[in-house]
Amino acid sequence: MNQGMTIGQAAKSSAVSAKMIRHYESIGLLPKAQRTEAGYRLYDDSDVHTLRFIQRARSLGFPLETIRTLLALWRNRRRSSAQVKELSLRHVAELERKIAAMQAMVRTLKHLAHNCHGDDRPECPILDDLAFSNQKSEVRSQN
Amino acid sequence: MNQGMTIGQAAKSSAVSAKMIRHYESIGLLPKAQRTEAGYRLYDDSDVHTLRFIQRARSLGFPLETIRTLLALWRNRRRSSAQVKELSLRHVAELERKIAAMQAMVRTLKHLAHNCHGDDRPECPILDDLAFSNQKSEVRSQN
DNA sequence: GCTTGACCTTCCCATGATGGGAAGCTCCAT
DNA sequence: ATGGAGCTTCCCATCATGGGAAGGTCAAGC
Repeated sequence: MNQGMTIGQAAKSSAVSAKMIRHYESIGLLPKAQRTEAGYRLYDDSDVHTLRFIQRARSLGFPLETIRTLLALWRNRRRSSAQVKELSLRHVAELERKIAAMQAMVRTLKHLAHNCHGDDRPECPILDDLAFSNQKSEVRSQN
Repeated sequence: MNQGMTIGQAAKSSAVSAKMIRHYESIGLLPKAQRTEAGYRLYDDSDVHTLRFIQRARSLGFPLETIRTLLALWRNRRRSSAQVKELSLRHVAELERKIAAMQAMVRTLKHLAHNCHGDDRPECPILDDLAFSNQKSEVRSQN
């Protein structure tokens, strides 16, 4: 399966679905694939290498637009590692921002749930919070 | 502004954009608003209360479909607090799942960035990881 | 040679929550 | 009466991904 595999084989080799490979091509993240006479896309090891790069970057949460830049840097022998590091640390900051936001939600929810009996009765501090969130309460001061 | 405010006023009172209020109505999260003869939507304090409930639930990260259920429970005098608590704790679990995934990304990225000089030279462990993620490395064993 | 099934193609639609913006109508103050 | 703010509906975009239809291709087995 070295030279000239179909999209299905490239998908298996790279852990990127055929659907996504086509999509990446359509948005110009990948160059247009070669085609057989019948119109089937053909991929070689170099293409699979690129796909794995994208797959790994996605698994680290990089958005496709950032991956576009990372790919360009990867291919550019005159890149500076500072650019790559900068992109990565910006991404880390973004992840940490989202993590912090979700942790705040978790903290509040756990607090509310802790005070909720969770039995057959209707009284529920969680609903009370949702219903009166505009008013002051100890719970809300958590955020 | 007690009875019969327009969507713009309801939006300000609830911190839910007019756009979203219309959207919530369109997906049946809110009942169809009353209308003036000219077709303008009209809202009262009760509607604003519901909107604030939704806004608060959204700020805690609940998806709209869960909020639909929470609203029904809120209105149901015969609810059990156990149902509410259950929904909340499921949501907490989901949040924690996402947090853990992002934390793993952050850990890996920080490790890679730590080993990257971040200077004018092209050598970059971050790109190396992305390019060879299919092979074994110390870094990858973090995940 | 022909059928069958797996694989490929393109195209459209859906997700989830939100916003932008156009075209056109309404309301109120000047 | 005019202007501007605010309302209406409708369409499109985001972001990454998948589902599925309709139709073409290829290889294996009969």
